Amino acid sequence: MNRAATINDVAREAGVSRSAVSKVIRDAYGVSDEMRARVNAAIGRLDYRPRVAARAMRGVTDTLGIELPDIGNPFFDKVVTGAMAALSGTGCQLIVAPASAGAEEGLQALRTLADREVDGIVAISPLVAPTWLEDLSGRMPVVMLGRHDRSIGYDTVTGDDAEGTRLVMDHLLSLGHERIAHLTRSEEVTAPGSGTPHAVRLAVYEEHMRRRGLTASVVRTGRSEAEAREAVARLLGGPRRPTAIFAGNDTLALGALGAVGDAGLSTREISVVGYDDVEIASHPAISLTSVDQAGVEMGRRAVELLLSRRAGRTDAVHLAVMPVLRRRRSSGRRIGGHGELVDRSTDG
Amino acid sequence: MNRAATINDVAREAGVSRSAVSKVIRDAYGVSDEMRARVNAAIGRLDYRPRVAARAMRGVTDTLGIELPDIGNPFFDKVVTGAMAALSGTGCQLIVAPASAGAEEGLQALRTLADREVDGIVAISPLVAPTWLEDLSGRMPVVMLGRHDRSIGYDTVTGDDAEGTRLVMDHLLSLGHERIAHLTRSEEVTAPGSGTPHAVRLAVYEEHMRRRGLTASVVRTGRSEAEAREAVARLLGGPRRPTAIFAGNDTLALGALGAVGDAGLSTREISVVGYDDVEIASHPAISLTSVDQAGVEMGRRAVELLLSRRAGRTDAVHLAVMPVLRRRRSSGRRIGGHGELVDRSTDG
DNA sequence: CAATCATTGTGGATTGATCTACACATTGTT
DNA sequence: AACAATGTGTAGATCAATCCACAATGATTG
Repeated sequence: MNRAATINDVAREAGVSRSAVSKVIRDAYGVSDEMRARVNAAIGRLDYRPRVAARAMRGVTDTLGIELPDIGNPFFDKVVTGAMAALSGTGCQLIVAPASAGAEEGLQALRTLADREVDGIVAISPLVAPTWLEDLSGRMPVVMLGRHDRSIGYDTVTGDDAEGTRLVMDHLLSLGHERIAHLTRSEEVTAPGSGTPHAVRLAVYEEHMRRRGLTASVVRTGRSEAEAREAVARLLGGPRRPTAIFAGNDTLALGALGAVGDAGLSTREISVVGYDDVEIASHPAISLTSVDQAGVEMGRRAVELLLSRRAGRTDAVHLAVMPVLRRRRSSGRRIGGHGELVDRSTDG
Repeated sequence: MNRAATINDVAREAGVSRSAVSKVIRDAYGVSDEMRARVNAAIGRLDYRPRVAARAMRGVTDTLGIELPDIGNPFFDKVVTGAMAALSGTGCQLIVAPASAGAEEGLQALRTLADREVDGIVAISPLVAPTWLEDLSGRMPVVMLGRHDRSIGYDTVTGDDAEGTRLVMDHLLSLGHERIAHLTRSEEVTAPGSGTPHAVRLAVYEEHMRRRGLTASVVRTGRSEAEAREAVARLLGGPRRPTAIFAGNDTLALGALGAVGDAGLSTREISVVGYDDVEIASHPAISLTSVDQAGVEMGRRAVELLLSRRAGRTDAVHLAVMPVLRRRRSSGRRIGGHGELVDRSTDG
């Protein structure tokens, strides 16, 4: 493999010193207009690009990294889109590290970014230990996105999951639903006190059900639509079929929609509400009611926090973005009902 | 910001030389078991990780990069998934560079990867000049994914788009359709001879129509579902409404499905066929007939080609993956029809 | 006119890991 | 016993950029 031009080649071509070239490309103080022109001309002739690795040796990479727990979940596209928008214009580049499926989850991806000494990391995986992130944030700015920790070492950007869940529950309850099932991820991802979005949504769901004297019904599944579909199929085949399903995110909700269809039912009989408002949710063939937690905005804010850290900020900032409920055809007034009133009296 | 432990710290901690530590972490020849144990213990105590930047200075990063033209298109998730699968187990890490929207398209993202001296690049953006890629491939292995160039400098992995398009056209023609519109991207993306997937699909579509004596109808749009939806809405509102739409990819097909619904029609009246077989295509509420071009397989193959280049291969390899048509409910036998026979006689 | 200062360019040290060359010890062969 | 072969560890150069200290120059000022 050939080697690319180096700063030395440029210096020779322009007939000046390395240091002079370095000043020009960094736009540093102490360069005459004539020098700048000469060096830039040489850079153009040689098609020179500074090597990030060599810069990293001196402590800067002009790179931010985003770690994604699940490349297949379109919510994360929104976050990346927002992050890129916030970076356009700054000389900073963005790299994405997708987590490979497995026990390590996002840890491996975060290490990929840390090993490359990026100037800042947006972490999304819910399962990475706060202490680990705290350690990491001692070496480079970190923003945890989604999870409700309150570290002094790193910043967070979250949706207001309690408010989002309240929007969903108010919506379903006001439509007359009482048998509302909650479709969520494994116990690991919803561990009480972990502060993951799914943990908060589950806790607030249970609280709302309890306050109304209703029986909570929690269905666990993996992260994929297919797994959600199977889980909901079992739910619909069992006793005490719900009239509404609140899914922890839109991928799970799509699985629920599939299972409802498979069972020969429609969302007229069983309302389905999701979370994230991914793009496909608004498609007329899907028309999924969902909580829009402004993923693009979250990505943008996360990057802004990293940039402000780089500019010198040291105190931790914790932002919450307000969610909005997008009402669509997948949720409607309860029809039918099989002895709910009787059940209610025995429940409460 | 604190600095992480270096190889010098490990050497001091273990009471040996830098070189010895280097040998251990590279698993190089000339290390005794006792030395290995001592060094590994020190590495564990200090939580040491080698800095990729310092390694890059010597020519290796143990990193592959994928450039993605559109993070919102779920087809590319498949490619990334396949790439990650091929890399698991090897010590190599993967980073993703998403292209920011704009004129430069993927160029900027490819530069992001090149600047970081990755050990190999999977390029997907259709608009990057072959000569530019050729130059790049002189410095590091490159695989172009999707586009049908035949460079001697870099490898390619493509779907057989001619075969895929033939599958679609045979399918639609055998269902009795004659007014088949093709929904595709801008002229830039389908430039004849450019070898982009969209260019091949368009050319083969036109050839099939011509051979049958049918009038080709090409509708141009942007890359987003929303733009496709508007374009198809205009098509459906105009004269000579088609009975079938062949979309250049599933994102466009989803837009077409939306427009069909908006117009008060269903896929019983207007068949829609897509390309890529993204995950949502198989959802019962969508049930989109689509060409599965095995994106996971393509990603896996691309990475394997990069690894074999790194292992010393120098001759270019060009792979084609066979597509399969997934027939679903969005395509069916032509019903109705408004004077096709008359039109056909005047056309051919 | 000497002293001070700002401007512009240069040399050399520095960063962390790798790699070559070599030193030294041990083992095996004749 | 002499010598080769092998195994194990170390010193120092190297990679490409940055950054500090300083030199050379010209402008300004008491």
